[in-house]
Amino acid sequence: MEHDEARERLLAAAEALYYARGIHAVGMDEVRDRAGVSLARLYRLYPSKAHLVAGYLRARDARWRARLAGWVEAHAADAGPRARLLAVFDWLGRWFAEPDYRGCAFINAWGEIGPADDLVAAAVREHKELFRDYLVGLADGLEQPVDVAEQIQTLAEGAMVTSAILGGQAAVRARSAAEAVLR
Amino acid sequence: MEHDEARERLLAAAEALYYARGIHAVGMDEVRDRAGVSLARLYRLYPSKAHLVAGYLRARDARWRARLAGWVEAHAADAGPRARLLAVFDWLGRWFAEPDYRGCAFINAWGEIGPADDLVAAAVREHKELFRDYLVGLADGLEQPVDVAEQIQTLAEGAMVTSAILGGQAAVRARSAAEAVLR
DNA sequence: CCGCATCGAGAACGACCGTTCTAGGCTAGC
DNA sequence: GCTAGCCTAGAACGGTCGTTCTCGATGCGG
Repeated sequence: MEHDEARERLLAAAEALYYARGIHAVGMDEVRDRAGVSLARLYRLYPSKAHLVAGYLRARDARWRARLAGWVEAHAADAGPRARLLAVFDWLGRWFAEPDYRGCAFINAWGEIGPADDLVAAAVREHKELFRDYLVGLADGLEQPVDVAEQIQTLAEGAMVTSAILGGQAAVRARSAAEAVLR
Repeated sequence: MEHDEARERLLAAAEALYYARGIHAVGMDEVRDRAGVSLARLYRLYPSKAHLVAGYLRARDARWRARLAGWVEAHAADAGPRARLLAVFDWLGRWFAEPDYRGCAFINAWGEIGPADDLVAAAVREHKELFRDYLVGLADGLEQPVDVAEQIQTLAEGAMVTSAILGGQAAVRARSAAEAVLR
């Protein structure tokens, strides 16, 4: 087995288990079993659980933002900034409706570990900053793109939380609020 | 020591420790030490850690909503629904600026435990529902109080998350967005 | 003053977790 | 074919956590 293949298998296993059940509820043995990788190799690739968790978060960040950007590209590529930003909430609605939706992995990780571990905290902060930067890019052309993007982000984060805890049509409500912000 | 006094001391200790450091990072022994209560009595009052956590969340919910309502009462009592709802964000800004602000205890608890424990999940959901109901009450007089209140809640939840992870003036941005929603 | 029930302090227990170690097997070069 | 080096599976270790147990102290009725 190649080193990169083992790394991919570990990240896939970590993502499936950590996102579904939480980080502290999943032990290293379980990740190793699912990935089919020896414990020694796991610790050679990720010298501690914090490293593995940070790797999981970074991998998920990349895939999450790629999925979001792909959707917006496909549905509002040549639209104006307002339509592009509203498309974000359409994608959120589809995400929330997935059967294995468990909220935002980064908000959850923050709640579990928070600033107690620097590696994990940095990965969470980076993800939220990159999300913000992406929204700022979508807002390009508006009068105050940064302010608008940060308000849109606040709505998106709130929708993720509300949808996870209370369910319901959180994305639709957030989209309505976003329309007001963008008017 | 009275039973009720022991209960109060336990809840105060649990709140201080759990909110500051997270739930799974604080053991029962530490709660017992800070509360000055015997372990036997702790388990007589709360037959498991989940019960204690749920008790902590319910106590915090009551105090949190009372503080919020007190502020709104004091600063926008006889104002209209728009001013009352905006006052919520002024209070959030003051809360976020407290030195020991660690985000929303309920969002954090959801991220840590989530639906894995029914007692905790129910306490979290109930808090968010009560917050929603309070906002619906503040929105009384608007055309669509429920829709507006839920959009305001989305902004508030997003502000709590963003403020905890990224810092900055999340409450101010959320307030600006709320002004747009309420226009 | 004695017997009894209650209670508190902390030891003890079993489970689990992150991490390291060990023993055995496979591979490759000579 | 043999040996040296790497890999794996899984045992082992130290620590921690939630929970229970032990045991001695204390208060009280007779």
